[in-house]
Amino acid sequence: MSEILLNVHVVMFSLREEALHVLLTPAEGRTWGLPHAQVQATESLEDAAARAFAGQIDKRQAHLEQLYTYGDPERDPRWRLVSVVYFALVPTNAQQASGKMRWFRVDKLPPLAYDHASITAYALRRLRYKLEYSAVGFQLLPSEFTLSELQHMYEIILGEKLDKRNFRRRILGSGIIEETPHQRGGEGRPARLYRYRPDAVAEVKVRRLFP
Amino acid sequence: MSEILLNVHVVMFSLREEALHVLLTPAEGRTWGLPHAQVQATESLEDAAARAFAGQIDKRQAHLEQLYTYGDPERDPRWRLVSVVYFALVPTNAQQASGKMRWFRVDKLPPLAYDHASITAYALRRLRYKLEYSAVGFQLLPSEFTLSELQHMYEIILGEKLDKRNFRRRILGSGIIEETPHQRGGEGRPARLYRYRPDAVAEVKVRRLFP
DNA sequence: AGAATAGTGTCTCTCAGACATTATTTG
DNA sequence: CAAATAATGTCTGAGAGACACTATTCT
Repeated sequence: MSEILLNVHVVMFSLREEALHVLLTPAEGRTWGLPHAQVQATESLEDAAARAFAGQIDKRQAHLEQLYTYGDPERDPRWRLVSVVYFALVPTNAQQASGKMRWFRVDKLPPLAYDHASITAYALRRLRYKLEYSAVGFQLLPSEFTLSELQHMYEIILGEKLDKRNFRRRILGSGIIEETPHQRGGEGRPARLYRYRPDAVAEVKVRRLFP
Repeated sequence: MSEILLNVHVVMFSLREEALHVLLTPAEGRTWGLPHAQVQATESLEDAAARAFAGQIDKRQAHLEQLYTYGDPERDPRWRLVSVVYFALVPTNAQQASGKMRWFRVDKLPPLAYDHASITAYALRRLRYKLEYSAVGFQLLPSEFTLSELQHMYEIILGEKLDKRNFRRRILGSGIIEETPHQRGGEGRPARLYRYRPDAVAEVKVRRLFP
């Protein structure tokens, strides 16, 4: 299809300074946009997505997942552009190189180019939704974390306070995390560190809606 | 991207003769494949998807939803083919033209070309999953239906028997359907007809898994 | 009247949600 | 010993799941 341009775009999320952030790159004029790459004939879509943020984030630390493909003929005034959009989560402590890209709080985004604002909004909606019924959230945390950190992560993304005792009862009862022998010290009583168990059934059964 | 071919494929489901069926079209050799179309520079992806089954099914009767984009360089030995795959549901009584395409029971599929078997399997998994937490199932039924027909649809797709009283209690309690003044006669006591209420909150809250 | 299908109510048990105090460490 | 954070248990109410009989129509 000589007249159709095929790109990938990436909506990358990370927790920084107690808030959810998105990685953006400078775009036309004073606007910002999602990191992107043109798909090469010999690479997979996922490899293209990894190229979009190469030099900024180590791809081995990123959890990548396909989000949606945008292909409306009106979305870019210059070309017929079809974009496969990926959704990425990186842990708080992920290594980061310097460059033109910057992290922005999702509640304080700069003006975004083209349809990137609606794509970002959709990705955020999906992140919140997936957080509730899958175990993706752990991709935003370092490999060992305290229960308070885990609860905090949920609270930031879902935007609501959770009850500490109920939270612990449910998260431990689900078997999705396990204790490590380590503790994290600091001010106050040290907290036990836990780790995520990828082998645990992440396909937990959700209560059905209708039948 | 002159070397990349952009297609759409459609996995279309319908209930026929008490079983879930998929629409297939003859492919290379003795195999069958998913209906497809090449994306034109001026049409939307969804329009291209509708073209894929034009002449067979009236597109106004089909519920179309984007499923996933497949773009592995190895998936077609002849070209670098990227396919945006749509998922379609049509009601049992949808008009159907004649042509080369045929309906096959999902549990008795013929040999499928390329990666179409895994795409179909994924679409089926998604259909079962979505059926449990959204209202898509109604797209497989005519606009008015009895509670027995509705329950039957769920049983066929989920592959398990459901309790009649619990089913009615929950489905009516959810407010997702409403009575019509009509009845359907036949053998035995006539049944009241219901209709789907698209305005009812289909975004019903699912019980959270973790937090 | 018999066959076929539609329609209806109760009990139990699990689990979500609300809620406050004690334990351990550091400065 | 004061400040800070971690860790822990109980009660109540809602709803999922199991279960069997009556009602209406047709032939």
